[in-house]
Amino acid sequence: MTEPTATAPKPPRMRGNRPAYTTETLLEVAVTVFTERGYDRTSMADLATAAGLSKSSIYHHVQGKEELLALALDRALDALFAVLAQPQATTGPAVDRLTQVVRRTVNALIDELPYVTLLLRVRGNSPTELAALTRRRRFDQLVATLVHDAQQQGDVAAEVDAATATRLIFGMINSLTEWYRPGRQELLDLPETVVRLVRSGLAP
Amino acid sequence: MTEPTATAPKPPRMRGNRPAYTTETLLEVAVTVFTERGYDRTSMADLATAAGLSKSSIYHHVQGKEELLALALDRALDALFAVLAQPQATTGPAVDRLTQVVRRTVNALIDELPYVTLLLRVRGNSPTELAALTRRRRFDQLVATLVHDAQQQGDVAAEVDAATATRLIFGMINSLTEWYRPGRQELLDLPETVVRLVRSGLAP
DNA sequence: GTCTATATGTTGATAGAC
DNA sequence: GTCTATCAACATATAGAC
Repeated sequence: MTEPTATAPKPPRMRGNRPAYTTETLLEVAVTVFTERGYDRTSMADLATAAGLSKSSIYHHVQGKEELLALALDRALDALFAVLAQPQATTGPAVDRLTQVVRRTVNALIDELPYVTLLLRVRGNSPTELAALTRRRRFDQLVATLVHDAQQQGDVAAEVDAATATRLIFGMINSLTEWYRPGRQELLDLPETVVRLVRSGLAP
Repeated sequence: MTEPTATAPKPPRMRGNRPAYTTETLLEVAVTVFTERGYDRTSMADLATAAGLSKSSIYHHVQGKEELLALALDRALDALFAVLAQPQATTGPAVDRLTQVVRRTVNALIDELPYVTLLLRVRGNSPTELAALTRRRRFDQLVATLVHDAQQQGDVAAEVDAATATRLIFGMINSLTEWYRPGRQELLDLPETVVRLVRSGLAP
């Protein structure tokens, strides 16, 4: 698209025949390291080592450490809002839509694990983190509305506070980032287990 | 006890008539700051400012920043294990014991909020943190046994994996540290709400 | 696009006076 | 028990050569 010629655009290659980094591929490395070591504990030197680059080369792709964080948090939040935007989340009884949202959120969390993990560890210590928390709160509010609607329709216990139940349910879902590791729990059908616990708890 | 005389032992007072710090009172300040700013982001200068002390005075009470963390984590874990040690957790049908453990864990978490919050944010980045995580895992395992027993007795759905259900339930409970603030949700009877969700989910 | 070298600030911790 | 003064180590970020 950018080249009107017939030849395929050759990505530039560095020493050792390694393709040069793009912001996207660098982000992938950064998020992994951030999630493993924690954002605060990760120095630009750590990132450089993990990427096989020098510190200053990283500054060619991003303005600084915090921009990498911002990019990662946006990606996680985009994945969450995509769950609410899907057709199944907008039609039918509220309790069914809620079930779909729970199921798909678990899947989104598994698909974008390192990004969402990072998002859930953010505590609002910078404008970047505060913006992410605000956007995340908006997501929670939309789901709380769903719980509330399901209550009005008699499909969810009227005894519980909708906002509290939403927080507890997402506490449950989000805890996946604490213990889920790809290739370990695949046999358990986690989305269905979570849906079951949300809808009927441990009851036989 | 330490003084056989009739005069009450006078705690030493510093300028401004402030009582001198003990390790315990200093810990209280430290944990609050750790929880607010995050352990990593908190510098000894931050602690000193919050305590109204100089940096080096803190080193009179503890060996360093990490010892404050270790003391705080031990306190949180002691509170959790106290829940399992109580009589109601050792007799009767497993499902009833589990319910008691859930209820009391929520209460312990509320009572020792800053300490438990700190514990739940620890990721194992130092020997101190690793030791805390190991002890915490032991707690989880004991509860998982309870879930498993309740399953055997037919009081918990056999379809769910006991270890997974335990993780999800504690994910729910532990999420309290993310949003519970004293003096805000007291009217909701959180322990009962959590017990209800654990036992029967959102079902009416 | 990547490098080496370096500027500039902050960190956890210590020494020694009062 | 608390202070002031000081340190080496490490942090983020920049400058300029290739």
